[in-house]
Amino acid sequence: MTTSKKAAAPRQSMVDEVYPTSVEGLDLEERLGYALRRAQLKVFKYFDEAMREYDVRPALFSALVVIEGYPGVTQSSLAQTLGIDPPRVVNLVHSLEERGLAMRVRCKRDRRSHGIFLTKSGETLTGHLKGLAEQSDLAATQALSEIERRQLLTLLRKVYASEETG
Amino acid sequence: MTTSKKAAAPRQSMVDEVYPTSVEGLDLEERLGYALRRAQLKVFKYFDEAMREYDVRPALFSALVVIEGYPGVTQSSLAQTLGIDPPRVVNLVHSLEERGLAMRVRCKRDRRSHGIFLTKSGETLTGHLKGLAEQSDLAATQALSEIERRQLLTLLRKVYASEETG
DNA sequence: TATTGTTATACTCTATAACTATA
DNA sequence: TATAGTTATAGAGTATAACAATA
Repeated sequence: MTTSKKAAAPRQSMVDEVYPTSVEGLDLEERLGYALRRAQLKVFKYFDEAMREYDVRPALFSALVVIEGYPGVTQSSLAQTLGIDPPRVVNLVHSLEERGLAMRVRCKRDRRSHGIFLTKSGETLTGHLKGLAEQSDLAATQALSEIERRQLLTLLRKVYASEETG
Repeated sequence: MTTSKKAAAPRQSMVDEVYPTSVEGLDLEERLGYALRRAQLKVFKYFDEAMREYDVRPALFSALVVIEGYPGVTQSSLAQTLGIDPPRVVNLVHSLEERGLAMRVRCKRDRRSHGIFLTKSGETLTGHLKGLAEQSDLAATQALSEIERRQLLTLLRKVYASEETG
C-alpha cells in the first residue's frame, strides 16, 4: 500500500495550478450536512435581504411568531421552543421591548416568571414580516416546483422532529 | 382600530403562565429557513459527535474532501469552492499543515499561488472520516427511508445549485 | 494596476458560569 | 434547595480592511 498507489504529495517543490470551481463529482455532494448548510445559506441570504429594511434577524423573527402563537409565553418556554439558551432569550426579548414590539408581564402565580406579549405594533409587524418571509422563501427556491417545495419541507420536518432526548 | 379588536397586551399587571412546548401549528412550521436550520442543527450534532475523537469540524472536513478530489487546488479556488472567505482558508490550511494532513507547494507558473496536497496520512484520515460522516448522516436521518434521504439530497442540491451571480 | 495569500480586526452567534429574586 | 431570569464572559464562525509578494 505504500508504493503502488500514486502519491498525493507532489514530487517537485513547485507545481502547476489546479483551479476547480465546483464540488460536482466530489463525495461532498453526497453529504447531507454540506447540502443543508449550502441550502440554508442561500435561504437565509434571501431572508436577510427581505428583512434588512426592518433589521430583523432569523432568531428575532422566530421569537415574534412564537409569541404571536402563544401570547404570554414565558422566557424559559420560549428558549425551549426555539431551541436556544435562556441568555439569548433575554437579549431577544430586551430588543423586542426596546423596539416597542413586545412587553414582559410578571406572572401572578409565579412571580419569578415573565409572560411575553406582542404589542399592537408588534402584532402588525409580525403579520407583515410573515408575508415577506413567505415571499423570500419562494424567491430562494425558484428552482423548485410547488410540490417539490412541500416535499422538502415535509422531509426536513421529519428529520428535525425526531429529536428524542439527545 | 383601538377598541374593537382583542388587545394582545394584557389588561392586568400580572398574568397566568403560558408554557408551549412545540412549534406545532405555528406559521414557523411553514418556514423553510426554520426547517433548514433545525434539520442542520441535528445533522451537525451527529456529525460533531462522530468527529469529536478527531477534533474535525465541518469546514475542515469539507476542505479535506475538496483537496482529495482536486490535488493541488489553490487556496483561492478552495475558498470559492467551499463558499468561504480567503482568510478562513488560511487558518484552515494552516491547521491542516500543523496536523500533518496537508502541505502547501508554491506553483511554478504563478509563484503567488500555493497548491494544496494531502499527505499520505491526510489521505488515510480523509478516507476514514468520509465513512464516519456517511454513518452519522444515516444516524441523524433515521426517520427517513433510503428513498426519502436521496429525495432530500436532490432537493437541497436543486436549491443551492441555482446560486447564479447573487 | 491587479491578484494571492496573509494579518489584524471586529462583529455576530452561541455556550457557560455565576449571580438575584423568588419559590 | 431549586428555578426564572439576568449578567458577564468567552469561544466559535464569519466578514472586512489593509498589507506584502508577485504578476
